[in-house]
Amino acid sequence: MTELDTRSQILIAAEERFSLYGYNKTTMVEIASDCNMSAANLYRFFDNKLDIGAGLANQCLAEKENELAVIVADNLMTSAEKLHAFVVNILHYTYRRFDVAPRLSELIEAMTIQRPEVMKSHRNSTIILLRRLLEQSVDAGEFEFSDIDATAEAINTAITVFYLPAVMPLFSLEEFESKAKSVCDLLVNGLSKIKT
Amino acid sequence: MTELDTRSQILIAAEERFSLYGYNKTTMVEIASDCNMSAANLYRFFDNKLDIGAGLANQCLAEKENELAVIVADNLMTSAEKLHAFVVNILHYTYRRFDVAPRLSELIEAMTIQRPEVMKSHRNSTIILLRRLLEQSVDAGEFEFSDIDATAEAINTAITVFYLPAVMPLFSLEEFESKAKSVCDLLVNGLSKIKT
DNA sequence: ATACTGAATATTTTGTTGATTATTCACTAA
DNA sequence: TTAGTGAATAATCAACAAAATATTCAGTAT
Repeated sequence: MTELDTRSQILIAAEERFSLYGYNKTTMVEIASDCNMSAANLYRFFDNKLDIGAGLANQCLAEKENELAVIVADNLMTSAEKLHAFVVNILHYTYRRFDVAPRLSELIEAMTIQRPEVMKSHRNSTIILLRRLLEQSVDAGEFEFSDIDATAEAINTAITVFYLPAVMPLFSLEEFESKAKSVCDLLVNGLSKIKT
Repeated sequence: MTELDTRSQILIAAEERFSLYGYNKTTMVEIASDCNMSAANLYRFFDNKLDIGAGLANQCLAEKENELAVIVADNLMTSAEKLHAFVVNILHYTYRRFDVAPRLSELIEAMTIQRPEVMKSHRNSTIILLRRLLEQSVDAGEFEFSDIDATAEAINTAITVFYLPAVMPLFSLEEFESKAKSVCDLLVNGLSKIKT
């Protein structure tokens, strides 16, 4: 078995455990024995448990980014609709994580605290996607703005609430959806060439 | 001494203790002895320690609301400037709480978790202030929008990041100030009659 | 060398117990 | 009746030991 295979075998075992029992309750010995190896051997492929978690988190977040990329790439929606779909997608992901999938949430939480770069990089990817959405909106003659990077950043900042699981208990999903709608409307109003 | 006097005497003692040693480290016996009474007697005026905290938190948050009200009432700034000052004020308050005044922060944190109504009510007051700001902007012929309540809500949602101490460690104050600026610009753009 | 292990060590978590603190209550003083 | 208390009880916290777990390392097999 090649080194790469072993790495991904470990990641697969870890994913199974993490999503079933959570990051904290999963031990290195368990992951190792799922792979029919000793715990010590895991350290030949990953520096530590946190790195296994980071590998997995990157995978999860990449999937999320892909969903967002699909929305951005869509060519039936208007830019306004895309932005709204974008925000709602983020909201639903966050809500689900706090509500129905708290196990995987534990992993993200551990990363937020102990591997902030993982989240930073996801944040960056998201901003790049927003930037692409903005580019396309200009091409389509729908939005206009002066500084595309500042604008993408600002949109991301304005929708940060929808990223935060900690805020989810404060309102129902319906309430959040309505908030997402009205924030998007406000943003779109500021971005649109023609005011509605 | 009237009942009201005793109540406020207790609150004053509690404020002193809470801001010096924090909510958790302050005991009922300490507050009581500062007031030259027994701990048991505190319970004739407050149902429990949390209620003393809530009384104080309400006071703190009311002060913050007053600062915001001053900004809204100002008649030298444009509406755009007011909105920006409003957001920056919130940001600075939040940043200070996490950075230099963690003692009082402890109280707010306890309230957020154990007395969410206190924070909800502050949120409401803030939205009412935003609503007033919007009203005035219409009178001044600066902003226009369809639904004032939805708009006030949406603005509040878009600036929620700046309320959250938990997010503060992620960026420097300067970075947050720049974010506040660009979010405000974006919002103002959407609200203004004349696009900039 | 490469892939791996068992056993040793270091770090974290868990569990327990005593001490502190919040809260209640039966009672006293004016 | 109103303002208050001390003592009892209940809930929470802190400290420390024990157990579990992560990580390292010296060594084995191929």
